[in-house]
Amino acid sequence: MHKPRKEMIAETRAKLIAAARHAFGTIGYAQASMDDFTASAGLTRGALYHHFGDKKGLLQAVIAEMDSEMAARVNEVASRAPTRWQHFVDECTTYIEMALEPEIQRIMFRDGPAVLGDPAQWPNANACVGSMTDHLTRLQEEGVVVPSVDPETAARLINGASSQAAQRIANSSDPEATSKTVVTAFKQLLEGLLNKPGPRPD
Amino acid sequence: MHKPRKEMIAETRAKLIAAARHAFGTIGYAQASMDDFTASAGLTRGALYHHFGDKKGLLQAVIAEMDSEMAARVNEVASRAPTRWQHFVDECTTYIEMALEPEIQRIMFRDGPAVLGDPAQWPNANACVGSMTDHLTRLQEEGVVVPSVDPETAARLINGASSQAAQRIANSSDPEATSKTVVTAFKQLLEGLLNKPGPRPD
DNA sequence: CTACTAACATACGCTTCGTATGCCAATTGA
DNA sequence: TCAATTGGCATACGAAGCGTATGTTAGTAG
Repeated sequence: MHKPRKEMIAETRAKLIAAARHAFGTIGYAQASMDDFTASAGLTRGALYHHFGDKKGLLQAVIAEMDSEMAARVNEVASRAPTRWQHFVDECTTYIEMALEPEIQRIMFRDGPAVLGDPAQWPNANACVGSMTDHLTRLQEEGVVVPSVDPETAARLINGASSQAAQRIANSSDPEATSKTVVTAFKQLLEGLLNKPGPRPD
Repeated sequence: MHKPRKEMIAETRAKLIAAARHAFGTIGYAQASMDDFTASAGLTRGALYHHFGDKKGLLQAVIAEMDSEMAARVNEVASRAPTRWQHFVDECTTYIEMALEPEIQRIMFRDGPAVLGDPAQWPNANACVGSMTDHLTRLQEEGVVVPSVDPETAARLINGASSQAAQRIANSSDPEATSKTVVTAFKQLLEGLLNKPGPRPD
């Protein structure tokens, strides 16, 4: 008795995604040979084209998987914070920490945008920004954040700053020290969103 | 009587860079066939490999050219501004405006990083950030900007936010309206750098 | 039990890149 | 002025890599 059909298929898809994710994350999308990484999964390009259409389709699947993982991690960490503003700040710093990982940096911030275009237009990959937008909206309603900014816009801008922050830390010769410097500057920028600069909630 | 040798060579290089810049900026680096765009310049890949080593080398040359152009434009616009802080803000908004152009967006912010890695590590392409860093340093000395942030770090973070800002505007269905929303949020973030939030110099 | 469908593999042609080689014009030195 | 040499650029060739078209096999439905 063999395994059920559905399971075999899901397993094949998962193996392809995992192999591609590893190849994309290490040598990069353009340098990753489909023949090579499908073979490393014990398959051929035939399976890839059947399930994902083409190389870009597989990249989309990889990105969707990584995005949901990232969103889960962000929500998990940020859920324990005293104030909502702190919650939001934790969300951002967690995002920066994740962006330090080479695989995420390469696939989500480098090759992904180059191959698929503006991340804001990706179908299943905006969970993190969505979460940040929600928190900013709440903070605005509570009067913590200035009412003049559009939450999603602010979330996107912060996202861009975060990715630069991560790159700066990742490429530093002294990541520990650089991390402190970068996070300090980053938090200072965030304070521009606060309504009253006097009593900060930290 | 022919033109001097040196001129012919410089012309060849310029034609290759121009053709590549157009191809990279429209269809993208990966899709740009070296045979095609060298032919459009009346040359072959032989000239390309002779002058630039490989496709990446040509991209580097294109980026160096664009970077110096961008720096010149930024300095030109920002040089007329009443206060130094305004000067800095103008620099940023000019940067965003430039980032709206598809060619700049594609080459400098998408394909460039994907092919050549972290822009902060590029040899001849940091003029804009350098200028912003200088102004932040001055502003800090004058007490306008909080002393706790590292100028170059702040400049990089703002750079990241700027690129996101431009993308958001560029991909909007109503660029005019989106532009206002985005610039508002962007300026708000910048105010996080100000020392005293009460008397703003605008 | 038969026929059909879906999951994959194999095979082929096309495009593209990089290198090796060749040619020609321009400079150099006498 | 005339070799000799250098350097700018084209041509030719081989090696990948991608996408498609075509099998082949194993489940599945009637």
